[in-house]
Amino acid sequence: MDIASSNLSPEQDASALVRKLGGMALVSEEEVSYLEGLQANTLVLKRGADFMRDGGSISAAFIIRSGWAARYVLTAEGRRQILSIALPGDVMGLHVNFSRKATYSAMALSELELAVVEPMRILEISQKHPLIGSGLSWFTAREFAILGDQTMRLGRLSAHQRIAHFLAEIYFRLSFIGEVEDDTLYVPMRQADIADTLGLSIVHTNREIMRLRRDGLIETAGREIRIIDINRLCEVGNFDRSHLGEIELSEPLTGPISRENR
Amino acid sequence: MDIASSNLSPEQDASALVRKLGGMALVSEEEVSYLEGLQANTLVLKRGADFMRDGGSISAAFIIRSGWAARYVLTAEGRRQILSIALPGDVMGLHVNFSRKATYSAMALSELELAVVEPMRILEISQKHPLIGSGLSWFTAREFAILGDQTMRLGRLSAHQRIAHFLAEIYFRLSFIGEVEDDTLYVPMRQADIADTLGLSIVHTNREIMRLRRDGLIETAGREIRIIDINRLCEVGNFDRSHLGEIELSEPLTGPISRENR
DNA sequence: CGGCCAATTGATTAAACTCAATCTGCGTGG
DNA sequence: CCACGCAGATTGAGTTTAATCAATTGGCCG
Repeated sequence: MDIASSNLSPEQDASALVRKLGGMALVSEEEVSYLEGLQANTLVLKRGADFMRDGGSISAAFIIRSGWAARYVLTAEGRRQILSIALPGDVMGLHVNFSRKATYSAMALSELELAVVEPMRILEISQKHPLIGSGLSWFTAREFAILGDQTMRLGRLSAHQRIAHFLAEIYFRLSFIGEVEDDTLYVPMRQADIADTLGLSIVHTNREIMRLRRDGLIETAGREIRIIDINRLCEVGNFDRSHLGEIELSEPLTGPISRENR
Repeated sequence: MDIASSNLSPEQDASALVRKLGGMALVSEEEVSYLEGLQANTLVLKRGADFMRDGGSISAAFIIRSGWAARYVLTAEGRRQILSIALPGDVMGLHVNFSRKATYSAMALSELELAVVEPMRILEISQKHPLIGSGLSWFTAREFAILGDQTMRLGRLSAHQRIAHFLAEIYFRLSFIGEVEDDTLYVPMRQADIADTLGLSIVHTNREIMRLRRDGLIETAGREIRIIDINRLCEVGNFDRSHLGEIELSEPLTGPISRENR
């Protein structure tokens, strides 16, 4: 696999993980360098490559450095359901120490740069850097909220609403890690991937995306999607911003996450 | 609320939580008494009562002592989607320390006995009893797997398959805590609750349940459901037993969960 | 017995799927 | 530089699944 040219995400000084954690609580320089060190061992995958297999043993946790990934399962009939999308800064397999077998597969939705983290190091984190450990727990809670939203989407929203809701989610998650510019998102997913995320057929997904375009909610150009009216998109899709915890993020959490000095 | 006569679960010596953890790893007597002490502060709710509100602040974690509960969300149109079902021994709100606001509501699906646990005590657990702390982490991983299954069910299974899959899940989860006798389950959910769990209308849910009966897969009598052919049910519903971790449970997990002596 | 909740049934409509082409942009080999 | 091939997007037509609306039935309790 060629490691060169992974210009999928705006390469800034800090890794996506640091940007994400930094948005949630104050992180010291020492913690930053610890986090960067954690991501030393990297792996680059091509779009379509699997890196976790449902039923297989889990050997490591993965931090997304750049690109998009998907957790998914296959039905006996061979239909794919994408459970959730992992974006830069997300961590997959935090439960590596507590569960022998993976309960889902994972694949790259774009060229993907992963940091591979030894299970033992995950256990260390809470010992050495409680704040970061709390951050990871917060990630877990957030993942749970995202998966809950996904469930609501599939169970009780129409195709039209599902797509609006999904795009709103992606919009806010990308915003949070600084990957939205001028309301425009780079979305590497194909319509087939979106269909498998939203439990729809490709044809119907296509028709409903076109409707969002006709209705002036979004605009597409190649792999880019411009969100013309995020408020209307949230309204159409019934999107609840508070589930992603946007509001709380400016102020650090109290309790175990708070920090006395600095 | 009357506390008497909560004969929803077979009252044994050990609480459901202890039975569940005991099925996963060896638990010492000291740990058992700690776990029982944790559940000292109880609360009894009537069917239909809410005890967590989407968007509200989370004040405590809850351990289900007996009865069934549901996590759910409401859409703007007022439609309900049940995200997952909590059975005796399950813990809700473990993320209480890491997330300010609840991202779902919770309600009693039957008469429900809850233990109310202070957030601070949740933090203590891993300190005082690492094995139990690991158990809770395992619970989290399992919840995640269950919610993943729910997502697959809603996204890629037909109504018929969804119901079969759901019943299979309930069957194994109840078996695990010793609440299945003679392949018969006490299911307090109404068809309306099942519909809201599986993203279906009540009418269609009813028709497909009747089909499972006609096909000889299940039998119902009042609130009891007898699973006539669990293998066929799993087959029809595409149910993957390994996601609940049944297989690993007889042997204690290695790593942080393992125990040297006793 | 009346009333209510829940389950069941019938008839019709609507949403989404499937099958089958066609179109389009893009990269590649000649 | 262009024809070809391919992946992905789009369109059309017909079918299926599940939703909706509207009763009706059955059991249980006061």
